Amino acid sequence: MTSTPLLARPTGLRADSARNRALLLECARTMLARDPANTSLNSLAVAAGVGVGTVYRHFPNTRVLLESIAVDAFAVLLERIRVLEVHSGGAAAFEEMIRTTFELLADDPGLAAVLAQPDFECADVHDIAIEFSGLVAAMIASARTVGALRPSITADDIRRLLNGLHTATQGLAPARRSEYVDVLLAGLRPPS
Amino acid sequence: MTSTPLLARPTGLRADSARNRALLLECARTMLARDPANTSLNSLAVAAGVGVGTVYRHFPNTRVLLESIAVDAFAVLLERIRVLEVHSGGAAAFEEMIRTTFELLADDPGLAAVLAQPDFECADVHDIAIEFSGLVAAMIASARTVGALRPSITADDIRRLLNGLHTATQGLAPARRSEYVDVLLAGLRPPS
DNA sequence: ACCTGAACACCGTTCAAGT
DNA sequence: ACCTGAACACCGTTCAAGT
Repeated sequence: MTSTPLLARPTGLRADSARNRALLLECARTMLARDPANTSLNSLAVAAGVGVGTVYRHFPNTRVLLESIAVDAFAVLLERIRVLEVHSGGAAAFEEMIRTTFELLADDPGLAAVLAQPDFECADVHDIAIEFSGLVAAMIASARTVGALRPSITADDIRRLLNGLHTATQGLAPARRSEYVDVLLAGLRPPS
Repeated sequence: MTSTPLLARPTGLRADSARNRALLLECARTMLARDPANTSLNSLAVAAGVGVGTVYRHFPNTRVLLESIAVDAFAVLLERIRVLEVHSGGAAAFEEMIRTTFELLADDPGLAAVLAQPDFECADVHDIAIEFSGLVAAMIASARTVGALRPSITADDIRRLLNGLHTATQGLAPARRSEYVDVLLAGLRPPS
């Protein structure tokens, strides 16, 4: 009874299955970009020209679809954060982490969903999330040591605040958005 | 052709209509408190024991229902802000306004919806919103004069930030929530 | 293995028919 | 003037039947 774990990026699919999967993901991305409100699993099936059951075979629910869309961006984000931790110092790395995450967040609708609710359906996304929050925790600790961060802030607080900032800046011009990040970063420094 | 405007709190209803309205609002409040995800206009009709059409007669869509639920809390909020502006000074009044709004926001699901999207269906809620944002703008101006606020912040920014903070603190203990407000307030002060 | 599409429960919304 | 409930389009989800 070796039950295969749910993966955002599964391997060893039959050729037609893999083709359908890729087609569905591409359709979903364009639909989410065009009209996110009307992006349903049923309408996705129609748009892709496959049966509803095929959509549900690949993505048992909307959450899995979003995680599958997000996994690439999430992996990129993780890699950038890793680089930051090595190259920059404590406080600077932390700030760059916030900015980078926020920027990728605004570009990927799946990533926003992933960050909004930390209960992951796909094993690989879960793994990335664990490693991500570990890195964030390390950056927090290091920034705190330098006295550049409020002592009570945790990695989950950062996740929540980034998510909140994302909803706050919905539909705002990029230039204006970066100012909101400035507000957050200033607020995170320890009170004098 | 004097078309009656849509009101969150209409007057001159027939006795049975007014009774139904009150019943629906009470049912909706308890349903939203118990299980917000499953609070639909159809299930509200069932819970209240009236036809679906009756619900739609009183509340043409979910937004109107939420505004109708929010109008009382919104009026209370407006009154408190008015008092603040008179009694406190510029910077203090601004900070108290943020705290007060945020607290009422957490207690009223309707108010959160109202703040999330500033396109109002009910005339009276619209009026309150206009006056509210006017007062906020005045407080902003006054706090800015004292040098206690970032110059670029507008009343709409405050609305967005409060909304974002609300989603960020979803499901958090009240004590922890107030710390998020501290972060926001610190971030809103002008960078040194 | 994988795909199809009918089917069911549910939701938002409308409207003819009633009092 | 207001209420009722059938009805329609849509969405999430399941599953028997096919290849």
